[in-house]
Amino acid sequence: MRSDEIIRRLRRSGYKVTPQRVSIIKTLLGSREALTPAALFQKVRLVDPTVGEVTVYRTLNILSELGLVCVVSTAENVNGYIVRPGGHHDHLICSECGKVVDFRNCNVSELEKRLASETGFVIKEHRLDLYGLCPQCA
Amino acid sequence: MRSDEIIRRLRRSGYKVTPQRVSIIKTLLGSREALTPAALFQKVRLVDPTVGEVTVYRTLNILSELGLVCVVSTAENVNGYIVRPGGHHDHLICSECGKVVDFRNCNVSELEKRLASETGFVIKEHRLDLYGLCPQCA
DNA sequence: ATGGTTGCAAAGACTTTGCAGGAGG
DNA sequence: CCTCCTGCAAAGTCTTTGCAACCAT
Repeated sequence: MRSDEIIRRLRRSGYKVTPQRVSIIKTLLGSREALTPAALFQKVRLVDPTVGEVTVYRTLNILSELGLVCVVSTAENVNGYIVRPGGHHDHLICSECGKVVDFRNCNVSELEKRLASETGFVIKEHRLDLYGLCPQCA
Repeated sequence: MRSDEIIRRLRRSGYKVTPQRVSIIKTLLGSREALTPAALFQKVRLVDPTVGEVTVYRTLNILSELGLVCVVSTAENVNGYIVRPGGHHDHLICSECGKVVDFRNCNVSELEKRLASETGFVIKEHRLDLYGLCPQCA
């Protein structure tokens, strides 16, 4: 998802488009990994020092309510936020150096079908993270 | 995973097996959904009123450190805990109510092989989260 | 103009830590 | 027995809320 799409959705839902919100959205989009509110605040602050931590929280809550962002659990039992992926969101992550490679063609549609019939869930999207060692670290 | 396995792992790691810890572990195992620390505390308390909330937190931290339990994000942006399924870490998550179902047989080993040869990564584990609507919310 | 927004400070919620008494191995 | 564990209370974090000034529309 691109920042202008998110901004349009905001405006369409009756929220005002302030420079602080734009900075927060762009920073979130610019990060590959999930950001905690505190981490996002620090990153935003480098670009736009007018943004306060409270506004980060408030903006994340709005984006979350609109379904534009989703919440994941980070390693330290803290909630992290990422922009909700368009189709999917599949990563190959090196446990040693932290490098992240994106890939498509994850081919879990068959699995999705099977689980849908077993559990009754309507499956809309997914996220697959594979962990291992990259060629340099192996 | 069964409670006696978890208890054995605890003892083997040098932790003592107290009735409070046993109650907490059994309650966590008895719940199909992820429990927040507060929810787990309430459930445990019904079975064993000697368990304090602080002990719930401490036990969850130990289980998490040993990798016996994993953390998921619940609907209200609060961390929930579930016992980690055997090998991997696969979830089916309702975007509406936040319910989490874990499953096995995710069958990504073929994909892992293909990616390994394409990227040179040595793949060790993975995490697959599927998002959708549960039968109640659909 | 005007209603939503912002930063600040304070309050509220969640989680961890210090301590004295108690229990597991 | 000795060490780790427990509950309680207090401290420490994380997140939300009240308020006056401010800005997008």
